[in-house]
Order: sequence, then C-alpha cells, then structure tokens
Amino acid sequence: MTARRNTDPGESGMNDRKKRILWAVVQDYVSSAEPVGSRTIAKNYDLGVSSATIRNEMQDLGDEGYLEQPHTSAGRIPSIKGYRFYVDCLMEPSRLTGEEEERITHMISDETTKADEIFRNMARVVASMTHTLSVAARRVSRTCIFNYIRFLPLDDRRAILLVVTQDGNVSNSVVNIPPGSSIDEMQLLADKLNHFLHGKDLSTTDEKTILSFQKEIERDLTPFSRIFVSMRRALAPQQKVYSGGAAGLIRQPEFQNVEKMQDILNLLEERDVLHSILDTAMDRPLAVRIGSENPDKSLADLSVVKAQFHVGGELIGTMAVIGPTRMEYGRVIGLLYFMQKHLEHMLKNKE
Amino acid sequence: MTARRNTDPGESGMNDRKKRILWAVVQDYVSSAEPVGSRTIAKNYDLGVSSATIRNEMQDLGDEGYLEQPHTSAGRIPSIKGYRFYVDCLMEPSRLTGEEEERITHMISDETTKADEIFRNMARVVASMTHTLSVAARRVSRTCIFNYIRFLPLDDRRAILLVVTQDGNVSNSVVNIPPGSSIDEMQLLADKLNHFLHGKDLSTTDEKTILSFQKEIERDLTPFSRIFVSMRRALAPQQKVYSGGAAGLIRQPEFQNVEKMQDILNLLEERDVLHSILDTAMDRPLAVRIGSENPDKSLADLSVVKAQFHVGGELIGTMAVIGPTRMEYGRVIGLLYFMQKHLEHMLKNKE
DNA sequence: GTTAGCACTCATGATAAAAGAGTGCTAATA
DNA sequence: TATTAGCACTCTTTTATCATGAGTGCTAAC
Repeated sequence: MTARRNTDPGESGMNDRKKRILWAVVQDYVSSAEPVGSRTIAKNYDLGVSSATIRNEMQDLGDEGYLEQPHTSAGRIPSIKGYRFYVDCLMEPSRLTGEEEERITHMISDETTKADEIFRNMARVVASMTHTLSVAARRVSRTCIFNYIRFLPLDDRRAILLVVTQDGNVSNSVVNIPPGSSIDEMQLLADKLNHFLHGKDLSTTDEKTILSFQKEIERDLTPFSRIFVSMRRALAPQQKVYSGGAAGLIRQPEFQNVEKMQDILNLLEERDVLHSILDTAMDRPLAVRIGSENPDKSLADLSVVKAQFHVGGELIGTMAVIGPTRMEYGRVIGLLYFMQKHLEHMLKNKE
Repeated sequence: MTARRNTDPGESGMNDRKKRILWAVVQDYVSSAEPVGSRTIAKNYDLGVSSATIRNEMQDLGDEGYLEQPHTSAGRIPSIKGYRFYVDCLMEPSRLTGEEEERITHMISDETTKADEIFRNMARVVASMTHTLSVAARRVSRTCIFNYIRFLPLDDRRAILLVVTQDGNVSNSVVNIPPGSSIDEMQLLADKLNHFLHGKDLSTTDEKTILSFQKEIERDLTPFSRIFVSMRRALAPQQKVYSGGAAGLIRQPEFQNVEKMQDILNLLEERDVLHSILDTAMDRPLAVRIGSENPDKSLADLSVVKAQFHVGGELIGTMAVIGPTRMEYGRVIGLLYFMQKHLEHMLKNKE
C-alpha cells in the first residue's frame, strides 16, 4: 500500500505527505464517487495527522491544481492534473487474482482460431470486469500483402470472387460472369492479375494499378469492370470494432442523467469516434488519456486507457477502455498488462 | 383525414363519434406525448361538439378500456386496447413523400451486391426517419444447401477452408494442415466430402453425419478432427442483426429517465432479444405488437412493428421497428409497406 | 509545525402554499 | 333526449421558505 513509486523531486512542492493525501483523495473518490473531505481522509487513511493538517495540505493541493472543489463547502475531487500525477507517479498496476487470470485465459483461449474472436472476447471480459465501455479491434495490417485471387464456380451466371492475403484473410463476393465469358477465362485473367499483383501491398491498389495492368496485358477489361469494383470493395480494410460494457458504464453514478447517457449512446452508435480512438498511433504500448487530454471532445469527461497488442514485434490489435475519469486506473492497467503478456505468450506458442 | 376504415358494428358501443374521439386522442398523444384533455380535442379536432360532450364520451371510452388516466385530474392517454383499435380500425398507412421514396430507393440501391448491406441500410434509414430503434437481418435460409468445400493454399503449414452454399455464401477459416498430410491430400478428402454432402441441408450436418462419412470412406479422420471443428463452426448460422436509431429513440420524452435508458441500452447490447424478435414466426408479412402484447417482457412498454421481406415468394429477411407505444404507427407501417414492395421489385428485376 | 475550535458557505431535503389543468357532476338548454 | 355551461373538486407541478448538515477556512492555542 505504498503511495509512491516515483519521487520526482523536481515536482513543485510535492512533498511526501501531499502525495499520500492526493493518493488518498483519488483512491477514495474513485470508490465513492463523492467529493472527499479532510475528515474522511484523517479517519480512513492512516496519515498520523489531524483533519486540520490535511485540510491545509488539501488547500495547497487545490492551489497547485491537483484538486478541485465542486463548491465552497464541499470536499475535494481530483482534477485532470491530479489524476495525471496519480497515474504517473502514485499508482501501481493491480495484480489480478488467480480467478481473474483464469477467467481471462479461458475467455481468450485459442479455441477460436480467428483473431477477430479473440478481440471480441477481450472487449467483453474487460468491460465486465471494470464497468467500462471497452472496445477492441484486430489490426488490419497496414501492409496488407496480396497473395492471390481466385474465382470459384457458383452457377451459370455467377461466380465467387475470393481475395486472399498472405496472412490468411479471405474476402469473398458474388460476381456476375460477363456475358460471353466463362469462369475459366476469368480464372485465366485472375492468374495474370495474381502474377501482376503478387506480393504487392493491397492498400496501394487503386484505379491506376488496374489501368497499368490493363495496359500490360493489352486487353480491354471493360466487361470485367464490375468485377474490379467488387474486388476493390473486397480489399477495403473494414476494421471491425468490437465493443461491450456500455450498459455497465452508464450504471456508474456520474452517468445518472439523461445528457450523459445520450452522449454514451451516441458514442456507441456512431462508431467513428471509437474507430479513431483505436486508429491513432501510440508511442508506447499502453497509454492513458484523462478527460480533456483526449483529442476528441466527446471524450472530454471520460478517460481512455489504450493498449496495443504485439506478437513477435508485430502489432496485431488494439484495445481501448473507456470509463469515467474516476476510473480504477490501477486495475484497468493491470488487466491490460496481463492481457498483453498473455496474448503474446499464447499466440507465440501457437506458431 | 377520415378517421375510420373499418366500421365493425360488432364492437361494443363503438359509435362513430367515439371512434373519432379515440382517433383524435391517439393522434394528439402521439405527437405531444402529453395526456390529452377534452378541451384540446374540442379545439383542435373539428368534431362539432363541446368539450363537455367529448368529456362524457371520453369517460365511456375510459370505462370500456380504450383510454387511461394517469391520475384523476389529468387528460387521457390511449391504453394498449386503445392503440390496438386504432391500428386495426382507425389508422391508415401514411403515404411517403417523393423525397422520402427517393431517399429510400437510393439507400437500398443494388450498388451493394451483398444482401447484408441492404438490410443494414434499411435499418438505418428507417431509424433515422422514425426516431425508432430499427433492427434488420437477412434471413439465413433455413434450407442452407451445401454446395462444396474447398481448400486453398496459404503456406506450408496452413490452408484456407472454404464452405460454399448454393446461394453463394462463403465462409472461410484458416486451418492447420495435419502433420504428414498435404493440401492435395486434404482436397482429395474434400472432394469425397463434397460428393457425400452434395445437396444436403447444412443445418442437419452434425457429428453423426461426419461419423457416417468416416465409415463410408473407411479411413481414420482423427488428424482432421480440428478441421471438422472449423467446418462446423463455419456452418453455424450466424445471423447478423443490424441495428440503428437507439440514440434517436432515447431522445423521445418517455425515455427521459435513467431506468428507461438503461433498459434500451441493455436491449441494444444484449442482442438476444433483438434476435428473438426477428426470429419468431409471423402469420402475416407485417405485424404490430403493442406494449404488453409483446411476449418478451423487456418490450412491455414498447411497440414493435415487424415486417418480412419476400422475393418471389421466398423470405429473404426481416425487419423490426421498435419504438414507444406512442409510435407513429401509420408512418412506420407506410414506410415498411413501401420498402417491402420496393425491395421485392428491385431484386426481382435484378434476376 | 500542528491542532482544536468556530463562524461561514452552500447543497440538500422537507414542508407549505399557490397555481393550473382537467375532470365529473348538476342543472339548464335546444 | 342529447348537449352544454358552470362549478366544485382532485391531483400534479411549481415556487418559496426554512432547517439540516457536511465541509471549509481562519484564528488562536499548543
């Protein structure tokens, strides 16, 4: 139960006792959701000083911007700066209990071969363990390397177009066979295209690539234009974002009013904010954004903890935990650390 | 603006004026969300009688169970029975404006070959036009006829398993090639399996079928057991339910309290109620369930309008519009009628 | 430097009174 | 006989007032 990890002597006027008090305020507010008074801290956190002393220190912490007061005669709540200091210097990631680890490893077992499934399950399990809205998505690798395309027979007039990438992703669509053409002919074309595109990055495959291909094989491809449309659509990186826990999140006391709930529901339904959270780059594999630190203003009074998942140095997916600023940062971060380690370990062994 | 469509002389004590009054109450309550008083009706709906007369009739309508009173000195609101009578006998489906028809036909254009996309768009457009939570799903045809399976090469140790049905659906999964086996060998096996399963209904493919197959080709398939697992999973009918409009729905006045909002969010996140709404059979292609008429109790104070979409007599999908009991039934039904007709027309032409 | 004591502030909750909407009944009316 | 005006009555909603209590911030004593 030590309150500090980083002594950081440069921090203006942050002596040890103030740190302990800030730590106590955050701790208490996170679990009670009520402004914390000096007496509460004197009673419940064994600091060895009276409430008056704590009151003085809290005033200083307020002046320095770590604490806020909803109104004159209320207790204190942590400010963004306060949470930030807590996360950076005071908090330690929680360790999970055996049961919890068990539950996670069970839910992310490699039963399900599809990576998508794993991320869906991760979002669910984190949401249910932390009362947060959790979102996760497999990484659609930026370098989406073409492997081959193939046509499969369906009936006289239609065929199935498959686009296969080197990491085993398949997208399929039903295409009409151009009148006067046959599936064999289409496969012949496909083989040429395979040769042409082999090893290429699909994210750079656009109109121009198709045109230069057309030029190369010296043939009119207009009858196949609809097929190219299908192909391009199949290649479009459609990242599926899995989410869970919105119902748990809005049960938290800070969401017990209609506007906040509507905000959450909008977030959930509109989806693009969730996408952008997961999409933005990170300099570390785990990052915390507190309240207004979030670039998106619809997240201005939420906190986001975001984690990248790597296997063998390769980014395979991202997960974000969205909760109130009054979030159990230690627990969420501990959970994500564990998952990062476990997932890497599990998938590496699988190979 | 005629108030009746069905005279139904058998209906106990329902004279013409009472019908007009009931119609007016529903009409007014639907648009205002406030209990409707006798004076309001006298003023805004040209019935040619005074508020006192209307008051008397309203009292009768109340006694007969068509209207309810939130409290003694409040106006009346329609009861379930009142809405039911309105929907069955008083209401007419709205006609859409040209713009609205335009918008729908545009959003459901056959640009997108995938039926799934169409239903997703339908859910969205209806939600946005009616402030309801709208859900839609393509029908996973009960008779899901096997076409063939095929293995495609991926790398030395892995292959892609494709299961193709006769209507062109493809599901894929990456499977490991059993040690000591090769992809050619697997395709050989697949060909035998294709022969064995050809034309069979996939929903009946279970452990036993596999066993009898194993018996037939007289070979130990244990190395391939994981592949069969993948196959079975690929065959599992995973109906995707598209939804939209929850954010619009909870903006309605009756949802301006936390419990109701939580109920909606639960509905949205849990998903299985939505599934069951779409799954239950219907005796007519369009049905209305008002409040407690819904079998599921989480829908007890919501109304559901559900429509089936057919093409050439074949059921291809279902859509349900979930709103407050105070719903614009005429508009929703008119909208769904139009979509049913349009979709059938459009897809038939496509063939 | 720490602490007890106390006046002061402000949110919260209870209570009461006033306002307003709409009914239900009665008696008058066409 | 059906309709309507009139009015007392009911019940919700709004507003005002007051008491309560939590917590601070300051001062003076330790």
